[in-house]
Amino acid sequence: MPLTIGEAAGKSGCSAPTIRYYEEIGLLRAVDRTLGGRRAYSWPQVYRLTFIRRARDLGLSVEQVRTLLRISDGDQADCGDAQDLLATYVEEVRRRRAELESLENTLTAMAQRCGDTCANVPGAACTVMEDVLNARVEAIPG
Amino acid sequence: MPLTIGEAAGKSGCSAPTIRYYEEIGLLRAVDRTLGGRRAYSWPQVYRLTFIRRARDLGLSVEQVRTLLRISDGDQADCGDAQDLLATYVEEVRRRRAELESLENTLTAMAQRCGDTCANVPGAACTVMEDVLNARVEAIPG
DNA sequence: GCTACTTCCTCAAGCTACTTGAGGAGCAAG
DNA sequence: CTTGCTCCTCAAGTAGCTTGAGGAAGTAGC
Repeated sequence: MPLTIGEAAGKSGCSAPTIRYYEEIGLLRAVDRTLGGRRAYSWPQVYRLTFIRRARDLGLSVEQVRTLLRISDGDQADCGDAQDLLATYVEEVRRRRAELESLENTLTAMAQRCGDTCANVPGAACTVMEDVLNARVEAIPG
Repeated sequence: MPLTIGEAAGKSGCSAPTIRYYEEIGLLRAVDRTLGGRRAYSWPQVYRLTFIRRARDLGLSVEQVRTLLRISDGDQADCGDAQDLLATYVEEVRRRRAELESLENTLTAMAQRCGDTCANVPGAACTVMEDVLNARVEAIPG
């Protein structure tokens, strides 16, 4: 009852090429093949793919996911390491969210000023151009 | 008094290779060269680079910046278009921020549960692994 | 057994927005 | 004239996949 790559894709939420890619970069060990050379997936492998998908959707990098998988695989690491990784990542998310918040305010103010003072003037005279040129913002990472 | 690419980089906040790249993709027209073949920048070109840098730091895509520049260059477009672009982008930012907010909550809850119930258990038994596998989240774009 | 159709295979290139590196030349100071 | 810095071009690398080409395997119907 092994699953084809298409079925594994359907169950896990990863696309078939993505699954092959994960195999290539070593997130998933090379799976068994049928006589004809097609990949055959077991359920635990599908769960692993699902885990990867969810963790990626949470925004974790492939390398962070790799670390979590190593921890989960029991290679000399324990729970504390998973918690540390998560804590670091929460900090990252908090910082990015704060940046987006300030960005939203900046942008809203720009749009406001344009709405208040521009009346379909030629683009070059629009306050947006001026405001962007004078904007002082941190680059938004990722 | 033209500026070298290094000086233009210093003033605009773009790196020299990035400036060459912007020229290559057409955000900046090919600039004059010295007899020796080196790029020579005028101040308006440096302002343009600064505009690009700021807009990129605001998180606008290169294509969005290109659009703004076209508007600013006065090619048949006016202020309303700049405002529309901004409005669309503000929506995008708002959505991403909301996603990050919900993500932060999810992650915090995961870390909390691990801290409450795991005591340096082997990785595979850690609640984080379980929680990630069961997480239902939207992929965080960008 | 044959045909049609779908799914799969591998390998290569493309995407965004740059950065990094190789190998060589211009240019100013001592 | 040599040292050392900046600059030049061209190519490849980064993340995390997606898309496409060209061909083979598997399955359903006749």
